Amino acid sequence: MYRIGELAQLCDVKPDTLRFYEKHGLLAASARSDSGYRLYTTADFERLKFILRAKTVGFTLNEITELLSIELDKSNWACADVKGLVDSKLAQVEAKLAELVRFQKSLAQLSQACCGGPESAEHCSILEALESNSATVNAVKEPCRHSK
Amino acid sequence: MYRIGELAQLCDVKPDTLRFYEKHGLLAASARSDSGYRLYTTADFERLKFILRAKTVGFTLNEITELLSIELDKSNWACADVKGLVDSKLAQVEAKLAELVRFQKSLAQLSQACCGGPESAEHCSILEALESNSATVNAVKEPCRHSK
DNA sequence: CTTGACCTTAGATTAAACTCCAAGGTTTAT
DNA sequence: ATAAACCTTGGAGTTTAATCTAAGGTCAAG
Repeated sequence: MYRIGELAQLCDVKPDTLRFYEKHGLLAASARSDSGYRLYTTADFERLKFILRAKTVGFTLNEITELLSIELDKSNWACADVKGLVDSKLAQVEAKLAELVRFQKSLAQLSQACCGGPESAEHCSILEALESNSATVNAVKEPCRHSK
Repeated sequence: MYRIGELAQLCDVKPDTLRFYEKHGLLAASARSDSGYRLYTTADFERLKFILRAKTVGFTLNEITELLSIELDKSNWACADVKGLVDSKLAQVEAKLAELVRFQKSLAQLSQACCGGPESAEHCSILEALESNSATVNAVKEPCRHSK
């Protein structure tokens, strides 16, 4: 049996995080000591590791709650259900990825167009792109024009 | 002069959003009518478009506040300052992108390993990967073994 | 027998960007 | 003159995943 601080240290999380997981139904200590301290079993430890692994692949705590309820009652769920969760997460991740790629391209273009020098920003092509219509944000025409 | 609902409609945002921007110092109406209605000028409209464009390239409202303060006082800032903001945003976006690519790879591998069929999840390779050590989450070995 | 490290609870706070609500005043059209 | 559509304010709620605080109880060592 581990006390909260022990389990936390084993898994590199804080005791607060474990209390938070308990409050949100992800992981409750299997027992309490006479004085009310949480006592965690090896099974609790495994459950925590499941949670942390699911986090490393991008699931939110709510999604992990669903995964855990399947995990505890596997025979009443189909592979299709589990794969469905993974695939819908994958779709979410890919949507976010597409957005970030758009950001990345726009920012890279803005960055390239700007001289980045100590000259006044009065003719900064980044600011000019943000001032003009949004097509221009994605296709900066001219570098900063600093009169010599 | 536009009333809040007019400007909102022009820029495809909600009046609430404009009030929110005002409260957070991004955009205040230049005037008020006798009865207290917000009245926005063409300059306000341009400022709003600046904000919305900056959002499309990934800046947060706090970052946009910085950009706006430079925009209003260009001559006291250098291109280097502006490019610095863009480059640091770009670095953030790329870091997040790298994380999402890791998620995407792990999820795609999990998805591939699972048969996705109507069989019981008792031998689901996704759940098995989450139960075992994290190295395995990133390299699922076996497809779901459903005994025939 | 007291110090320090640990544990308990409930509740507040953080970041981000809105969105919604209530209770009321204004404008416009019929 | 009244209904519909619009506006005002302040404040609460949403989402995510903790993190922090206060006020206090417990345990092991010296």
